[in-house]
Amino acid sequence: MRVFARQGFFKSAVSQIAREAGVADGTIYLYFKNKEDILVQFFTYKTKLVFEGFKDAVRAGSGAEEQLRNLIRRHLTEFRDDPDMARLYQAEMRRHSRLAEQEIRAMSQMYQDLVAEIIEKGQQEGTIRQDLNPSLVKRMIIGTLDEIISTWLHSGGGHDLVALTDHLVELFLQGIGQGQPGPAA
Amino acid sequence: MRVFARQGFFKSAVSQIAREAGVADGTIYLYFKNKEDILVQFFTYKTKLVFEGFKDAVRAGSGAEEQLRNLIRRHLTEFRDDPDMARLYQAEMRRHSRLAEQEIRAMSQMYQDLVAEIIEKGQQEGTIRQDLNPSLVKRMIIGTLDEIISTWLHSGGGHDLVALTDHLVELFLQGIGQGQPGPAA
Amino acid sequence: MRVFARQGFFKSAVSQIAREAGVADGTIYLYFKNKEDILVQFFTYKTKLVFEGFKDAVRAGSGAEEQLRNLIRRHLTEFRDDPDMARLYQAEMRRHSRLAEQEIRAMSQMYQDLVAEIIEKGQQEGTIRQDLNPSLVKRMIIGTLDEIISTWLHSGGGHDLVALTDHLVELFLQGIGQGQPGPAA
Amino acid sequence: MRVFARQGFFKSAVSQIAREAGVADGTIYLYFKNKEDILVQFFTYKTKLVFEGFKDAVRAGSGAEEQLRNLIRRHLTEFRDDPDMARLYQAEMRRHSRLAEQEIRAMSQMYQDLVAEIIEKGQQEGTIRQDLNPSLVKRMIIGTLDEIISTWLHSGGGHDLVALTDHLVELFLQGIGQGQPGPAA
DNA sequence: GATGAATGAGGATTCATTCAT
DNA sequence: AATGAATGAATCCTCATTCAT
Repeated sequence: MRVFARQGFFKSAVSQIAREAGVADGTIYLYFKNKEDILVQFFTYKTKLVFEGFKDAVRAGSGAEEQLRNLIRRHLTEFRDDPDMARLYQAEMRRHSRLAEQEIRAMSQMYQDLVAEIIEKGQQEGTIRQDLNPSLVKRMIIGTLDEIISTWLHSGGGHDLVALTDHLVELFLQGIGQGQPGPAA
Repeated sequence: MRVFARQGFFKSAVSQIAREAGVADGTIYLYFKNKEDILVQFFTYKTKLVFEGFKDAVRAGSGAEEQLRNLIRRHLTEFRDDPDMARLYQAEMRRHSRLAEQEIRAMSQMYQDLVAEIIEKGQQEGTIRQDLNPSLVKRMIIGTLDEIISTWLHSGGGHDLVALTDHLVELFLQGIGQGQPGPAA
Repeated sequence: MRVFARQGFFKSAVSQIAREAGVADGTIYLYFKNKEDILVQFFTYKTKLVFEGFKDAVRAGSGAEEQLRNLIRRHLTEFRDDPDMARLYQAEMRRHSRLAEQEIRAMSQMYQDLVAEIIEKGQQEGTIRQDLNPSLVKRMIIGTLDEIISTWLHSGGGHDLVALTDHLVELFLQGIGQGQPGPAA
Repeated sequence: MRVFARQGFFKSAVSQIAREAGVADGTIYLYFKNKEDILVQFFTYKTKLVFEGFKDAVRAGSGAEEQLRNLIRRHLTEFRDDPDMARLYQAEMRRHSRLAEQEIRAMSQMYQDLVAEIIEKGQQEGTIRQDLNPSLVKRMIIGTLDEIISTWLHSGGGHDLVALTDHLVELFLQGIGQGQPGPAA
């Protein structure tokens, strides 16, 4: 992963990966079908781990807002603590959609379920609006976080990623408008 | 671009591009320094065009909300009408950051300037909150749109991308919270 | 020639030569059959010139020793004054023997005739030994001069090439032996 | 080497070399950095071998004349027995001076040292003149031999190269002059 | 006669993958 | 199970040469 993350999938040689792993080139093929499979297996494995964490974080919150905050904090923390993975998700995930398609769909669905869970809870509490499209909200959250992580990676990891959590929660909840909530245009 | 968009940069052979363009392989190299330069020149050229359109769209709006709506509609329209470009932006832009770095920065800055312009106007009108970080708002908007376009591309362009405009404007302005506007979190 | 001399035949592009000559690429082919022909025509032309000079130099000498000295001085002068030609002769002549074969044979023969002329004269004068193989002597002279020019070129043209003339004449005439001339081993 | 010798460096394709060697194209690159490295490694390896032989030959002689004769005979024998190497030295050595520079210098120096050794010995014996420039003598010997080998190669290896040894030794020792030895010119 | 854009064959090099050990 | 030498298909790029203008 280190190799893929730093050089990109296509510029990485299998022999580099083998060297980094301390095994012979041929050994790779005892555990992976081919080069692409290395990436796919990683995504399958890592995604599961990460999402368990996301779920735990959400479940650990009592109110919708706290859940959202937990999810976002966890999301940012996870990527901050593993920049190689961050880079892989940003750069390689989209390209290898053909092969990793199933993984992506599953992951996307999991995220959406989490968001739906939060929204539902918030609607029950009365803290979240009724007229929301969970899928759209999910895409807003995930897209925003992705973009923020991307910027952070490009900046060389300068600022504190996790510190943005509260600003983001606030932005998502309140929006940018100064107006009375209610029926919009 | 068609070739790059459908196969990805690394899986595309220069001779494929030449064939698609109806010229000989060598002819490519009369106009492009190397394979990567084809992509870079395209980004340079296309980005300029697209951003002129974005600017016009924003300037055509009278109020901040209308401007935001115009920007988003234009953004979605542009990518819907040129799915090849959309795919390229989604899949290749991030990876070739080294070479296209300047372009990306310039583009990112332009977008941010547009958003800042809208925010400022809205703040003067009293329709946009005062306490906003323009860079964060920009990342939210661009990230959300990117994710939405990504989903749309992956779905095979099924639903109407541009029809999401109003929902997005509403979501950005109002947020997902059901609360009294004002200092939150 | 400048281009060939500095980069070598195979690393020189026809378009470079055209640029240096201030004409279009295609124009080259109005005057030369192909790339190799540029070299061949040059050798044909230049060799003739140079050998006329060699002949003149030899004829201008009255005794055999003076003739030899004149030949060598002229030879070294010619190459010192045109290092590009020198480099071409050293580096490209041997390789293109197939095509330039005729030229090389002619040139070699001319040189041999000059040397034979000198030897004959010296033998008549009694200053040159009788039992000499003119072809061998020619190869000694031309080989030595070539090697000396080669060394000079490699050294960056540091020392004065022509100043070696007298030492060489002396070396050729006297040999390195300290002995009584006559029947050797 | 066979391939390089027969076609020249630039006209030789790596795949030809691989075929001749009975391996796949890629295998070449497990042992050589690139095409040029094939030549350089050969020179490095072969030159060492050959010069060991030269040294042995010189050391095997007791008097200066015998040493000179041994050196020349060995030199001619070596090249006669390996015409491919001979062709390579004649045609490619000079051109690849950039890369093989170090080798050439080292070789040139070794040859010069050998010649200096012979001269010194002869001067002690009284068989070699005192006023000699070893570097010039070296260039005469090596240049003459090169030229003789060149002629031999061009003639298709017709006559017996090694048979020239005695004539050459005699020529070098006595010179072409019919005069009293001593200070000339 | 001169041009130079276009051509496309050719060749060096890389690297994922295999398989005998 | 592990190795790593060998493979050879794949591909970018160069450049001599042509020919319509």
